[in-house]
Amino acid sequence: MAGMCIGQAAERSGCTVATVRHYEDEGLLKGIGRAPNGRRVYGWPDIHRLRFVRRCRDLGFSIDDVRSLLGATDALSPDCLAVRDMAVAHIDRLRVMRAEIDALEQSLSSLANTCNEACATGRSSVCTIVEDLAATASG
Amino acid sequence: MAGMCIGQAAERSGCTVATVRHYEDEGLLKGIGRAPNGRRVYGWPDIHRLRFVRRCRDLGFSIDDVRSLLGATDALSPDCLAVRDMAVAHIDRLRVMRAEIDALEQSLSSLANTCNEACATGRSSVCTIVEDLAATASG
DNA sequence: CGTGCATCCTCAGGTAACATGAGGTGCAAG
DNA sequence: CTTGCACCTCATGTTACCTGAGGATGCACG
Repeated sequence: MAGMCIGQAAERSGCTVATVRHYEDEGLLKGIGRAPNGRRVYGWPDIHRLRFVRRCRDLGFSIDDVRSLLGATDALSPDCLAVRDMAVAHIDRLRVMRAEIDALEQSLSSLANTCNEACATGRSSVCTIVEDLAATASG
Repeated sequence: MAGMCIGQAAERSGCTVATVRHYEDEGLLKGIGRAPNGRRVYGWPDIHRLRFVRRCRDLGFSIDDVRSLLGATDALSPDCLAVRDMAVAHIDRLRVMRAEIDALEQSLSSLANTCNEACATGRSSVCTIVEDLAATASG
């Protein structure tokens, strides 16, 4: 039960085998044992940690972020406030990203509309989509 | 007027000097001349093309996308319909991204709320933010 | 016992879109 | 003549892995 190979660890943590090795290289996993044959051996705490990393990555945190988060959780009494602050900071980043995406969609939609109106059926010499794309956005 | 150095080309197109060279390496610029001293020489058509590339990149198209778009615009009669199709396809990608971002924000917000409720002032043994982060998302 | 396939190991290099730095040239101003 | 900036090429760094080479091991089957 407490001696899984990397394949099982990967499956149970939702990572690929390469990713599990990568996280170890990055120092996110500590004290991964080796069997006499040289193969890595994982226990349930390692799986848990892998899941934590995987989940944080899925939530958009960078490896460096995860390192900090692990630092907070590795402390004797995990500093949930620090974790919350990182989460809040990350929410702000997400909001900025969404604003940018919304703006892009606006631009692209109006570009597409240009074409739809000008040349819904076949090409039209009136369509300015290509010129519009070449126009500078802001400066 | 029709013989700019790379610095001017960069400034007038909204790229950095390194980026201008990069786009040339990528084959997005054609027929950039050289002065006798070996320096690149740009004309207004080049500037226009650089702006086009820069704008497309800002809109989220990949270099490969831009290559296709340039193909469409380089044609004797630019195929605006092809350009529109790429724009529409890209809008779909943006929608997927936004949905993911919204989901992330949801998750992170509820994580943060967990902590705000449990330990608004100081750390609380009730707060589960760290455990919540470790919980697997889907599988 | 041998064969064959899956899994594991360690490097090394690739991906996207540039940024950065080393080491060297060209050219104008003081 | 020297300072200093803009330019040149080439190499490497960035992020978070993926892919492949080349080789060892483990397990099942006949």
